Amino acid sequence: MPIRHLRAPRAPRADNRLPVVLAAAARLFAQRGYAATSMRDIAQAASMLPGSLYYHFAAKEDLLVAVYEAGVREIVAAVRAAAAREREPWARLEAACVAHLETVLKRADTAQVLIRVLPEQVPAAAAQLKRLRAEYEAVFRELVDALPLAPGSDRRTLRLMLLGALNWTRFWYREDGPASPRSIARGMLRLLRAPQEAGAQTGGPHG
Amino acid sequence: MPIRHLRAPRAPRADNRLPVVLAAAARLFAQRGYAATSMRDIAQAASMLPGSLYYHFAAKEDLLVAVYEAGVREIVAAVRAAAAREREPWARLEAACVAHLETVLKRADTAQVLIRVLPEQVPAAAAQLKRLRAEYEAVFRELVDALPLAPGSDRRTLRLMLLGALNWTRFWYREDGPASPRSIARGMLRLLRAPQEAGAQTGGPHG
DNA sequence: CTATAAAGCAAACGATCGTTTGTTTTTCTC
DNA sequence: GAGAAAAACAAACGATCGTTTGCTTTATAG
Repeated sequence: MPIRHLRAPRAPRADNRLPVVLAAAARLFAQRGYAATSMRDIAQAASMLPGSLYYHFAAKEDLLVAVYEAGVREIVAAVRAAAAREREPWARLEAACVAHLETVLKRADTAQVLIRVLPEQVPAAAAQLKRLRAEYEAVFRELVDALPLAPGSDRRTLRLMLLGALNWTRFWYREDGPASPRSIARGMLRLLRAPQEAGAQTGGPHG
Repeated sequence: MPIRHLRAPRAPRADNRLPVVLAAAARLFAQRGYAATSMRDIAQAASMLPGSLYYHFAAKEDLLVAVYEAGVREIVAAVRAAAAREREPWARLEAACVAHLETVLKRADTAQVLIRVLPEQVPAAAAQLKRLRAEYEAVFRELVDALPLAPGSDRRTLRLMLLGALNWTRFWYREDGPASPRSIARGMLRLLRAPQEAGAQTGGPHG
């Protein structure tokens, strides 16, 4: 008979409020950022007391890491699914970019945290956050590596440039503006494929 | 005789330490960000007491705005000077991008604050910070508008994509890495001019 | 030389932060 | 239904934050 009676771990309870906590934290982190969101804010949004959060997470940073992990799962799933619907490499990359922007610019709190809160803003968790980000960017590495480019092309710069441009949209994108996440992603891809002959199709004559 | 004796404003003193304060704040804001830098940190770096800072600035945000203004002056001057050395529009844009990256990725604390601290991180000063950023981005608008592109080309997306990609380099650039700020900027410009025939010149066969 | 304003010192205030500790309630297991 | 573990409550602690207030030092103008 094994020593089973020394510890009796039990499954989480049905009324576990951890999902509520994660959702509340994701929304606040996405809207206000990490530093500007207090544990008291999160607790209130989850209808709990501040101290109760520490039953689920030992520290504020751990809560952020948990949200980050969920965000990576969410956006990886969305981007992979979008790319899988296409066959041609450029079309696959475009679909991935569209999915990326739509996930990140619209109301997807959890995934939004990935570009709202940057690793270096939380030194204590920076290593973990960077690892999670890299996990996501690996998807784009695959897609860019599959592009039919001339031998010796600078795929690394292409990937970094594209991801940078996509992530930066957060600072100028307007929901009520003329360009949708889809049209923005397509416009960028068009510039990368054939900049010179990029004709008028997206927006008006001026920008 | 005008009423001159009622107020006798005097010029700043020769031992004014405001430049020291600005330099200290710039370095700390650039390295740690806004929220992670306390007024006490800045005071200590400037060899002053915390309260003394409030003789120069009414609030922490005002200190940030002052650093931002200096940063805009600095990077605008650097980019304009670089572009002025070239004649051809694409060469001018490339020179500007090189200057941008070199200013921002190397040890130019003041200008670095522009991409380290983002407007929304400081809601109380967001409006002013955005205005200052726009002032700088207007330089790139001029340069992009001067490019010889096909009629109806999406210059707006080109500009936003380029600035986004440049600003995002801060998150993956390594001083000890193989790519210099100059080579990064040139690599990006090459991709935008003729992506398909972008041959091997920047880095090795893998990235 | 003297007054005056610039600049900084010294010391604290109130607020908020992340977190801890001890206790209580609630669900699940046997 | 009794015991145990999960989960949350209740209340605070210590630290740090931006900032204020009153006083002192010091360079400068007349």
